[in-house]
Amino acid sequence: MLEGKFDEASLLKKVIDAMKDSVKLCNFNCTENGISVQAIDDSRVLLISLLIEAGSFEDYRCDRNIVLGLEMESLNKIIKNGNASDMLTLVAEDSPDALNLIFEDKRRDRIAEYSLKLMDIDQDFLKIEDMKFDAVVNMPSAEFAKICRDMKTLSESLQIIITKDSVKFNSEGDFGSGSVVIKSFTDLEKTEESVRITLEKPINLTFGAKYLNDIIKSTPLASQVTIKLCDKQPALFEYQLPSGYLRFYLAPKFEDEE
Amino acid sequence: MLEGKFDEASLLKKVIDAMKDSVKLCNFNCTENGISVQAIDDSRVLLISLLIEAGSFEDYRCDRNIVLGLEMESLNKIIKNGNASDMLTLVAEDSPDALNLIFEDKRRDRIAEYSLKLMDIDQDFLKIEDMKFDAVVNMPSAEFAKICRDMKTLSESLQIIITKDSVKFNSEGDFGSGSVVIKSFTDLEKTEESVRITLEKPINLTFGAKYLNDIIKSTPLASQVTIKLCDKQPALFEYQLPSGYLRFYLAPKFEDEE
DNA sequence: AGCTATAGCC
DNA sequence: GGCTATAGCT
Repeated sequence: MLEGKFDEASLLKKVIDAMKDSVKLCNFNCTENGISVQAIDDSRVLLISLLIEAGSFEDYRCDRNIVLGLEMESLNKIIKNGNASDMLTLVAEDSPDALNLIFEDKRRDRIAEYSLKLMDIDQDFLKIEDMKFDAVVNMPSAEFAKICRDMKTLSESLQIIITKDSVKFNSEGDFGSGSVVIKSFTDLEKTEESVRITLEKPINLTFGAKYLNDIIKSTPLASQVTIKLCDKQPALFEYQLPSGYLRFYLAPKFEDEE
Repeated sequence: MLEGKFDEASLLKKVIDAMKDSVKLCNFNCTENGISVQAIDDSRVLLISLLIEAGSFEDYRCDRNIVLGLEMESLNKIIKNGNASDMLTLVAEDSPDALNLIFEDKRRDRIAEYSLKLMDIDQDFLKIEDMKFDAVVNMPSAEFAKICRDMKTLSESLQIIITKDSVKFNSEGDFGSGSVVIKSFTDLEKTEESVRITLEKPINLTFGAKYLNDIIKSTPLASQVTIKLCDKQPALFEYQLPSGYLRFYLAPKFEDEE
């Protein structure tokens, strides 16, 4: 049996918001350590890895491993009904045919209870190898989101060039081009505004703007995003949860398709 | 001659907003006591009863009974033009071919005057019997609206089950089901947040979500809604005006059509 | 009242 | 699939 209680429904709300535009159906794997998802987006380009550790919950127990096959759009409908500040409890039997979601108003006697039918989703469990990266950028997630949105107006590709102490986002379009350069920056009072660049080798990679646009749906989850890159390898975009993460792996475009 | 002056145009604005999606054309009956409407919505399911008593006006006079056949969409266009805080005067001759609407800014000399052509609408005056009800629920109108919207994402039917001190709104859909339970609750400081349940017999009725969605357009009119129910009878949903009301009568679905 | 999210339209 | 119009939320 799974029973996980979030102090605030908003955490799961943001997670689903971040994933629902990339993937329609996916398996949520529940174990004693928490809930995890590995999925490939519907266009088969973006790899998504979610981990909500038990520590993200107010209370959490899961006696046996359970796989919950969820339709993201239906789940989203239900989650939107709950108030963001409601307590949210997820409940599933050991061999469930439904996931129960219980929203409780903290102030008074109002309980909303939903049951979502589960799907049998044929989806291999993806093993994601630990990778080594040549460059790591930590920056404000909202700033990264704005850069991606801005550059997308110019071109379908976004080039990321990292040198010793700066990151350049570059976009070459038909009617013009644009670039944004940000430098390492430490704000001791507002650490969430800082930019940190850790570099072993310079990086020059190009990504599909469309997929970055999906990735930045995660912005409300965390004030910072961590971008890890390595030449000719998928880049990792990571948003930290209070206890866990939401990660996206995106392969760069190769020269002949840029 | 009719001459009715609202201190604020917003009252009529909200009334028209609440009705315009249900009924395209309707007769406004003006008498010395005020203005009233009895209409059936375009799908012939929902009965609408409006009463704006003379007391809702700053000044009101109506020497003879006048019927104003109004096209709601045109009226709405005109009313949207006026500022919500403007004073609004309705003027009509004894045998009018138009309704005049005069908006006056309170602070400065700005007068907007509109004339709306009347329609000859063939519509029987409906006599609505006083009914006896087994259960009466008073609750915040915004909360009722949210429940109706939320449940509508799951199913086309909404079941209302009332027991001694709680109301359960229940919805059974294809991909899942949901319910919201609220209990009697008195907030002495914010009385508009209170929930009051008066019960003679338990209630279990099902309504078409589509019509409830029309009814909740009235939410801005009043902080509370009163729902009166009786087995196998149309339910009454009432929003109080400062002096008068907007009421909707909706027949429950019967078992064979649920 | 302004902003954001959604639903219908092109 | 993107955009525009509408409606809900802060």
